[in-house]
Amino acid sequence: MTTLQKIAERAGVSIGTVDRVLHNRGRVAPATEARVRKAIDELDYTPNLYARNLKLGKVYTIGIVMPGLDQDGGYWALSAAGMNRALRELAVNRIRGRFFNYDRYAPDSMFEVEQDIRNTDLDGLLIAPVLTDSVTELIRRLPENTPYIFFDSDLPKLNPVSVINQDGFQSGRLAAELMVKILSPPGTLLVIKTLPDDYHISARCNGFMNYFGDSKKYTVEMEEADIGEKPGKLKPLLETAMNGHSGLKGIFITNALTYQVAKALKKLSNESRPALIGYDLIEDNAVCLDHGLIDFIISQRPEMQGYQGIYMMFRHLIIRETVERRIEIPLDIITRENMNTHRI
Amino acid sequence: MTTLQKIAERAGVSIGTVDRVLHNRGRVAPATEARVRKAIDELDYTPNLYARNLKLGKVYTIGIVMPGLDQDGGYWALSAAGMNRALRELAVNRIRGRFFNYDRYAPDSMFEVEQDIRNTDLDGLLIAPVLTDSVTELIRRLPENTPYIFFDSDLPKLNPVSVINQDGFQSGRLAAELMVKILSPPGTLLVIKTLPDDYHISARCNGFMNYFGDSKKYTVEMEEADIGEKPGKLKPLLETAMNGHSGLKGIFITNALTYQVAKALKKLSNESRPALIGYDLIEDNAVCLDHGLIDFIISQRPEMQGYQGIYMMFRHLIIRETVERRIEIPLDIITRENMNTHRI
DNA sequence: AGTCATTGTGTTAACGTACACGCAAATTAA
DNA sequence: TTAATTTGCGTGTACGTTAACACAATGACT
Repeated sequence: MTTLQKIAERAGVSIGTVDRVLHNRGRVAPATEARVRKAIDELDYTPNLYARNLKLGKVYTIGIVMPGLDQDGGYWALSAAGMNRALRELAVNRIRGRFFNYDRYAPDSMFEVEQDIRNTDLDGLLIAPVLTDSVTELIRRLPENTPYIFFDSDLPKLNPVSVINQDGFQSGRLAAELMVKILSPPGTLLVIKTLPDDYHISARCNGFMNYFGDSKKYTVEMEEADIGEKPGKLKPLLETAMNGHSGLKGIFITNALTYQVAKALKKLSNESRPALIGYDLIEDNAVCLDHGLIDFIISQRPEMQGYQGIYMMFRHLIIRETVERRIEIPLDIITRENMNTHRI
Repeated sequence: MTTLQKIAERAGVSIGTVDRVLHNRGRVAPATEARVRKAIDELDYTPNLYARNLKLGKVYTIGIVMPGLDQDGGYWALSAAGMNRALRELAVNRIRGRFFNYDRYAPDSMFEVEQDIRNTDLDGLLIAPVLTDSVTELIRRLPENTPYIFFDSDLPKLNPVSVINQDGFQSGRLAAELMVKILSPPGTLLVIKTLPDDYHISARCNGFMNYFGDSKKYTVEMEEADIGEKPGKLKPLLETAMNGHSGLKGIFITNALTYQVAKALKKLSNESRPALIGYDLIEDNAVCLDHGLIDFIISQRPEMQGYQGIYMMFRHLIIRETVERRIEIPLDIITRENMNTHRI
């Protein structure tokens, strides 16, 4: 084990000087500094994590910026659960978490969040940048060198320590593949592009369309729908779709509100009901899966995203490791028979 | 932050006495001990991990006991990859791993492993107890109080710190559900019960059969086959199956050697080829998935099992946390479109 | 009664790092 | 030339825990 003492001996100086070199605190003659750096390299020094943190005795606080836990059918509560689990495990390392929730359907709600963050002493931020513009602004006004990690989505123009998310395009392709596996042509497939539109949702639609390419086995149609705020709009859309096409075989819903479509189609017989594939294993979707109203749910392991996010920030702040720049979350396929093994 | 010093003050003793109480080292008068324990409770003491490990300066070695990394089509290499990732992350915590590989088709190979283990100073063991009897014997002869964690499978009669595995029965039900989703009755389904038989394999078969219950929509048949050692046996079995039944619609293979069945059926046309569902995303199975020769692979996240196993042992040994007694690994469904997101 | 072991308690020196402080020597300012 | 400042380097203490050690008081044997 290489220590400051050993480096000091090799360089013929005291450990105080080595320390000044390591922390770039100046007050070292150039020649001496060179000797010390050489010794550091040769001895392959890694600071002792335990000694450092014992000395520093600091409590680190991670700010968590994400939509309210009740939004999107409880989807965000799943991420939060993973974060809390990680925070419990890391309590011995003097890590704390502090939640700042915004309203993902009200960009203005970020003002208040920004005030709260400004009044708190945070060592790092874990952010779900769902409100693209507001979050970009928030980050721009952050104190210099505040590290931040994105989860759930990405803002490509910024420079986070790491990004944890899923390939939306590929998830669309996966949904298409599953449709093809359980149906037989010919027929019509409907994509419900949920609003408000964002990068994520578009990628899912594009992936689904891309899977079929030029194939004419199925007719694929796309409709936009604001399921979140006014579910009333959904009924006429579905009625038109059911009547308009002779054979509507399947519907792909591009966000967590899949269960609303399932409920709207509940009264149909099993034979005439189109196949349903959507996203995220929230409670309402789980119930529909169990009742056979939804065929597949694609999940992005929100619990694991939260857990990993906290752990990465820990490794970055305390261990001072170089963490992976990007974590790609696997595409999970959920059905009735495996859904319980995917819940916490 | 509660320290030994504060407890000592409150109990009116020195920190030496507090330390003796905390570590049950005796030499403390009963009345004093009671006072100290009271103070500890009242102040809600948590030892400072950094101070402890700085003082101890110990390097912990975890012994990893599992089949050779080339066995079962490279399945075990996936677990090992997860372990190595965890060991890299935990290097700053002075954790080391040491692999002991046995031949899962040769129980005698455990003799040598046991000798090696006896000659190594290990702080804990991470074990894949595939060879039921040999592993039981190994554990019985271990030094008293050596902690061990099982992964991949379980030995219900022993008392590990934790068990990381998957519900085999439920995975069988899942396979059945997927068959039903992609096929249409009537027809025959064949279960290939791979040898050597063990608890795991049986549970998978039972789950598959259980899903159909008394339903007569499909005819479900079961055949035993020693695919591992003599793949030659497979051909006649499949030929009999294909000829014997008018409509063989699907085959369920209960271990990682699914690709051998896929290759044997390669020459058949897409229409006449039965659906194939099997286990574990090893390289050969991935290739078959990609070529459309296998429909679904059920995976048990071997990489994550290895990663978690090392982390749990770390938390048990170094952090001295109470770890979860059982970790249930989710049932992952793998297809062509999501297989790459499930690889490391 | 005297020796010797046992019991109960306090004291202290590490572990490696961070950082304040002290103090010469060199440099600058007056 | 002298005082004041800056530069360069070493010393020392503290962080909280562990475990060896010291030492008195008690109890058990000759």
